Formats: sequence, C-alpha cells, structure tokens
Amino acid sequence: MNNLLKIYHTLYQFFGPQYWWPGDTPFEIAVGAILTQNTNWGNVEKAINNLKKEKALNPKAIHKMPISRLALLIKPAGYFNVKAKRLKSFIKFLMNEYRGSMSKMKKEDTNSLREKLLSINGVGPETADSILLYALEKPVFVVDAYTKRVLSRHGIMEHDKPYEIFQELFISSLKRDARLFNEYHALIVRVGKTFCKRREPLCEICPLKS
DNA sequence: TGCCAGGCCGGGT
DNA sequence: ACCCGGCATGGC
Repeated sequence: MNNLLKIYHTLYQFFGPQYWWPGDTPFEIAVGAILTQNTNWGNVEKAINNLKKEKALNPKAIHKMPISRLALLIKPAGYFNVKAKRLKSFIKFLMNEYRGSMSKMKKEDTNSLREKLLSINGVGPETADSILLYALEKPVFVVDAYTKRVLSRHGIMEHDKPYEIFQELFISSLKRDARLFNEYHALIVRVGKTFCKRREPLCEICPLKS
C-alpha cells in the first residue's frame, strides 16, 4: 500500500466519515465553493442562510438580482463585493450554457467542463475542482491550503509546488474514485484544522506523525 | 486583540 | 512565469 493511501486510512480511522459537502443541492454547493474562498465556513453559512431566507438560493433569483443587493445578502462571507461579482459570473455561465441547470452541466465531459469553469472570472483551480467533485460528483481531487500545509509539514511535498503537482500526486497514488476523493479532501481539512495550524510547528499528537 | 479562515485577480517585474 | 497587494467579515 502506498504512502498517500496509508495516510487516508490513518485519517479515516482517526476521524471517521466527514459527510461532505455541507450543502443540500448541487447549486448550493457551487455557491458555497465560491463564497468560501479564503474564508471561514461559518461565515459562509450565514451568507447562504441569508439567501435561503430571501428564497434567493436558486440561479434565476440571483441572476436577476441587482449586484448591490446580492453583495448585501452575502456580506457575512467577507470580500462581499468581489464575491457578488464572482457569483454573478458563475451563474451567467450556468444560465447561458445549461439554462440554469446543474444537472445539464453534469452531463458535460469533465475535462472540457473544467476548462470552461476556469475561464469564469472568480473561478480558480480549487473552486472549479470543488464544484466538479462535490456538486457534480466527478472524480477530481481538490487541493487547498490545508492540503499543501499538511503534506509539506509531514515532509511529503514542498509547500511551494504548484496546484497541479499536488493534484497529480494524489491522482497517481489513488484509484480514480469520486467517493474516495470526496472523503480524502474532507479528512485533510479536518486534520489541518485540528492538528496543523498556520503558525505552529509539527504537532506531536497528530495521527499522521510517524 | 491581532490573527486566521476550505482563493483569485490584475498589474508589475 | 512568478510575485504581490487588494479584497472583508466574524470567531477566537
């Protein structure tokens, strides 16, 4: 069994299943993926709840909503002006290409869809891959700040390697399976939050410590 | 009370 | 091809 697979089993044994993504529908997950950029998830939940209260958590409602009002509703998520613009960009794409249907989007070929998502203003690699994996159940591995920090702190890969290199490490070590990728990324976030904080040395009680 | 949180863009070198 | 400043709230 390879290194990355061992780590997965260690984390799963320690923490158990994480039940990601916290969201009810593919569209809600996509919105959450944009809102959570460099932002605490608790703040994102407030923003999403504001949209739900206004019955605005659907493509059509946000599409026709004035951007100033959208910014006000998502304010707790931080960066509300840029994120309002980014949500608008994503939803314009969703409306134009798939008539607002995440189900139609899901039928698209994964690689070409990833390229299209990356061309949207405000959708970078992590956001695109989060939408592909967690909203559309595509077998794409999500890399984030925790992934880089956890792996680098445990001497598995240098922190400054680019996104795609980290991604390839997982892809080449694991079966290409959406369920596995889903749980693995969630577990990395979990261990990162718990044992691998930003400005601390290698944690002594981390389950990954050999 | 300053630091941090599930990034990304645009301009400069 | 990198590097960096800007974007902002709420919890601890």
